[in-house]
Amino acid sequence: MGKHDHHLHDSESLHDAARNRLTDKGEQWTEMRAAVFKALAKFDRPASAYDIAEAVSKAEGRRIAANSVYRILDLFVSSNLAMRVESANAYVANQHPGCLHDCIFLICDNCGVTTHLDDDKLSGGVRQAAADAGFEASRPVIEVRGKCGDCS
Amino acid sequence: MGKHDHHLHDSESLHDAARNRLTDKGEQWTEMRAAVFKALAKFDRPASAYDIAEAVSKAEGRRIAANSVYRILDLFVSSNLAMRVESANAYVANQHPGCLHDCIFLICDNCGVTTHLDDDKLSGGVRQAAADAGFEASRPVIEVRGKCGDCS
DNA sequence: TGCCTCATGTGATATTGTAACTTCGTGCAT
DNA sequence: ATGCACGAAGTTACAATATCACATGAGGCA
Repeated sequence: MGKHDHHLHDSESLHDAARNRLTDKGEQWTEMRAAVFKALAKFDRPASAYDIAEAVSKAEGRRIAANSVYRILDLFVSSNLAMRVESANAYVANQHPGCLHDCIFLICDNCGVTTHLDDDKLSGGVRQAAADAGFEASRPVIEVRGKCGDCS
Repeated sequence: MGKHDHHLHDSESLHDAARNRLTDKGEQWTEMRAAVFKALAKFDRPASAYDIAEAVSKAEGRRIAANSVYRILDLFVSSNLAMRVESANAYVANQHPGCLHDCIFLICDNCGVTTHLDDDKLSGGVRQAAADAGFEASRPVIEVRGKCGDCS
C-alpha cells in the first residue's frame, strides 16, 4: 500500500467528525459554526467567504455578514477543519479532519473543481529544500493550476 | 554541481535583460513599463500592485493608477519578467528572465523578505503527481511560509 | 489626411479582508 | 436573584486587492 489510508466519511459523519474535532479542542460547536461548515462542505470547489455567507444567509433566511464567516473560517483553518486555497482566495472543507497533512491542491482553471492530494514525500521534499536554504518552514503552500481530467 | 547555473545581473543589466526579453517578444518597452519594472526590482520583498503604484507615482511626480500597474504586471508575468506570489497577493521581479522555472518561494512571515529556489526536481515531482492524478498542470504554485534565517 | 492599433489615463465598481465596538447568552460567584 | 466575566455573533466602517468600461493620445501606415 505505501500510501496513507484515510477512512471516508459520508456527509453525515463528516459533520460529526468536524464537531468532535472542535469540541475536543475545547471549542464550541454552535449552530452558526455548523451552518458554515455545512455550507462549505456542499461546495465541490473552493468557496470564498462571501460565497459561504450568501449560502448560509439563504439557508437561514436572514443576513449573515461575511465578517462572521471569516471568523469561523479562521477557526476552522486553525483547527484543520478547512483549508485555504491561496491561489483562489477561497476555502475548502477538509474531508478528513484529524489527519494532518501539507496538502496539495489541483485546481481546474476551466471548471473550478478542486481535488487534493496528500503526498508527504513531496511536501517533505519542499520542507527539506526550505530547510536546506536556512528557512524554517511553518506552512508549505502547494497548489497546481491547470485542467482536470474532465475538462481536458 | 548538479544545480542550475544562473549568471547574475547587476541592476543595470537586469533592466536590459528585461527590456530585451520584452522587445524580443514583439512588445514595447515603454517609459511606463521601465518605471514599473524599476520600482518592482527595488523591493526586496513581494510588492503589491498598490505598493508599486505608489512607488512609481512618487518617482514620476504624478499619480499612477493601480489599474495601469496591474496591466503591466500581467504583461510582465506572462513574459516571465515577474512572478506573482499567490499567498501574498503580491509580485516579485524575476532575477533571471530568460530562464524558465517553476520557482519555489520562501516567504518570511516575520520580516517579509522573500527568496526563491529553482528546484526542477521538486517542481517536476509536483507536476508528475498531478499528472498521475489525471490532471494537466499548467502552473504549479509552490510557496513556503515560515521564518527566514535572519529572523529565527 | 484619415484610419488603425496599442499603451495609458480615468473613474467606477467589485471582491476580499480587518478592525472596533456592541449585543446577547451562558455560567459562575457573590 | 443579582451582578460579572467571557465567548459568540452582529454591525458598521473601512482598507486592500482586483477588474471593467470607456476616453485620450501617440505612432504607423494606407
